[in-house]
Order: sequence, then C-alpha cells, then structure tokens
Amino acid sequence: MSETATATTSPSTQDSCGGTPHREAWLALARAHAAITGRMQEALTAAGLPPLAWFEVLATLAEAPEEKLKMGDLAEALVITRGGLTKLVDRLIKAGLLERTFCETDRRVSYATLLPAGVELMEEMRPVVSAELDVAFAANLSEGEADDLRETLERLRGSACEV
Amino acid sequence: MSETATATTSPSTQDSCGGTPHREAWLALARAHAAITGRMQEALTAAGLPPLAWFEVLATLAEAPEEKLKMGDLAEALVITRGGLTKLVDRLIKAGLLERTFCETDRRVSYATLLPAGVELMEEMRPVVSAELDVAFAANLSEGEADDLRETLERLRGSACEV
DNA sequence: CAGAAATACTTGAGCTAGCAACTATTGTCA
DNA sequence: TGACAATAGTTGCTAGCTCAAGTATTTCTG
Repeated sequence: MSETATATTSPSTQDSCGGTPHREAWLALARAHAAITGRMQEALTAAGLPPLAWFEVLATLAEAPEEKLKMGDLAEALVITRGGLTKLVDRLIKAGLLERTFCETDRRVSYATLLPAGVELMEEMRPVVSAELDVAFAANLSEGEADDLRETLERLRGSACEV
Repeated sequence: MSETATATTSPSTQDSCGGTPHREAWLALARAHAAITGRMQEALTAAGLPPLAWFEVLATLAEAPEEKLKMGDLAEALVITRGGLTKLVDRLIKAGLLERTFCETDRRVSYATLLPAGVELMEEMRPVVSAELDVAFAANLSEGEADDLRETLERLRGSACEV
C-alpha cells in the first residue's frame, strides 16, 4: 500500500539532474558497492586467493553456531538464490573447505558445515579483505560515521525486505 | 601505509561478532544493495519490462550531453568492464534503443547514442524504478538522511578508486 | 618518418548466478 | 489414514559478465 505517486504522464516533475532525488543516493550506493567489491576481488586475485564469494560463505559459517548453517539460511544471509548457493557450496566442498551434513529430525534440510581447511583459508583471506575495507572505510570515514552508515543501510534494507 | 594490524596468527583479536568493525558496515552495504537491486529487478520483470541494466544505460545516456557517451566513459559510469559493455550495448542496439556512432577526429572511439525509442522506454521504466527506490528510501529515511548517505557513499567510493 | 608503445574497442572462452522445473520429505485436515 | 499442500534442496537451461587475446587507430621517439 501507499504506492508513492509515479506520475507516469507528467514529465514536468522537477528533476535537477535527470533523476528523482533518491536516484542520486542509489547511484552512489551502487557505485560504492561495485568499486569496493572490485577492489577486494582484485586484491584477492593478486594474492592468488579464491573469489570474494568464497570468503563470504566461510566467514558467515564461522560466525554461526557449530560453524554450520541450513542451506536456506545461508542463502538468505548471502542474499543469493538457493539454486545459486547449491552450486557455490558444491565448489567449496570440492575444494575440501566444507562438507554437507544432514538433519536427523527433518531429512529435507542439509547443512553447509565448515571444515578445518575452510577455517584456515578464511584466516588467510581475512587480512586481504580487511585491508581493502580499511582503505575504503578508515581512510575517509570516522568510526562514528561508519557506524551511522551501517545503521542507515540496515534500515534501508529492512524497508526493502518488507512484503 | 598504515596497514591495520592483520594479526594473522593471533585469533585473540577482540572481535565482537567475528569481523572487523568495518565488516559490519560493509555487510550492511552489500545486503542493502542486493535487496534493493533484487526488488527493482522483480518489479521490472513483473511489469514486463527489460532488466535494470538497460535502464541504467538509458538513464546514463539521457543525462549526457547530446545523449551520447564514449563506450569507455559509459563503462566507467556503470562500473562494468568494456567487454561487458560492448555486448550490453549490442543488445540495446538490436532492440532499436541505441545506435553506434563514430568520432570524426579519432576513429578508435565509438559512441553509444540514445535513439527516440530508447528515451521512450526509459520513460516507461522510470516510474517502476522510482517507486521501488521510494519504498526503500522515502519510507525510512528523511530527505536529509538520504543526502547524507549519498555524500558518505561518494566519499567511500572516492577512497576506493584512488590508486 | 618508421617502428614501438599506448589507447579504444571488440571478440571468444569460461564461469557464475538466476529461473523454473523436479525430487524428496514433512505438515495439514477431512 | 490418505490425499493434498507446503517446504527444502538440487538440477538443466540460459543470460550476462569478466578475462585475455585480437584488431584498428593514434601517439610517442629516435
């Protein structure tokens, strides 16, 4: 409900720069995301390490209780589809970083479970990722600003997830 | 310089939640981006419209002088590789939305140039995109907050782009 | 001015993610 | 209980992106 007026037929909406006021903020968000992601990927490749997506899987599992997570929950945390996650996890399993374990009480669910080699690789990747984040964040943002940013972005995401 | 302590071998670094302080902000940014992008894509698909990437191309060109842009500049604005852009533009050309024009003084460069049909489609897509952005932004952020966010993100991107 | 280096873009191969269809298991209710 | 709906996950297909190599053109240099 409360669909914001879309004014399809009136081109006279006062656009200062060709977009709605929010579009500028959105563009900044998309560009910041792409730029930082690109830098992290580049740094990992240069260090001969696996892609960022692998780190996100490993780091997410490392923070989870028992270092394991249901496939569905992991997909949600990473904001990718279940189909995509199945294949991503397959690759990490083939690399010996994860294993698939199953639930006794509900045989539909399977868990992605971190293996020691996965922890090890994560520790190896972490400093590279952290360094790039620090370049982007610490260089130009105070601690408080970074936290405000996080808080604002979480609200943003929250409203985007409401049905 | 000033590489923040990476402490690869000491797991005792006081992590409140498994990551550096900036990691939290980064996760929020990545998730907000994915969530909002996903919603926009979904809305466009539901409306029988082309993907978001098409809109970004059209909107970027619409804001450019003469409604055209060098391939290289367009790729940079969209934060994708040149190879990727060539094919993206090919698709839009095939759809009759753009045309490729050439530079008289430097025959290496080619321009992606907006056609009337492209403007028309952009106008059709814009309200759908704007509506989703408003759901995310206007719903939970004040005008000032959105602008602060944009400013912060631009600084973030700036530092990520420095060589 | 010739040849080397740099620039702008395109092309081909490979990888990854999303979508939709499918299997397997569990929950619901008549 | 037995059929039907809902849930969890996987798989085939396809679109789109990146990377590296290739072509064309321009600029730099001796």
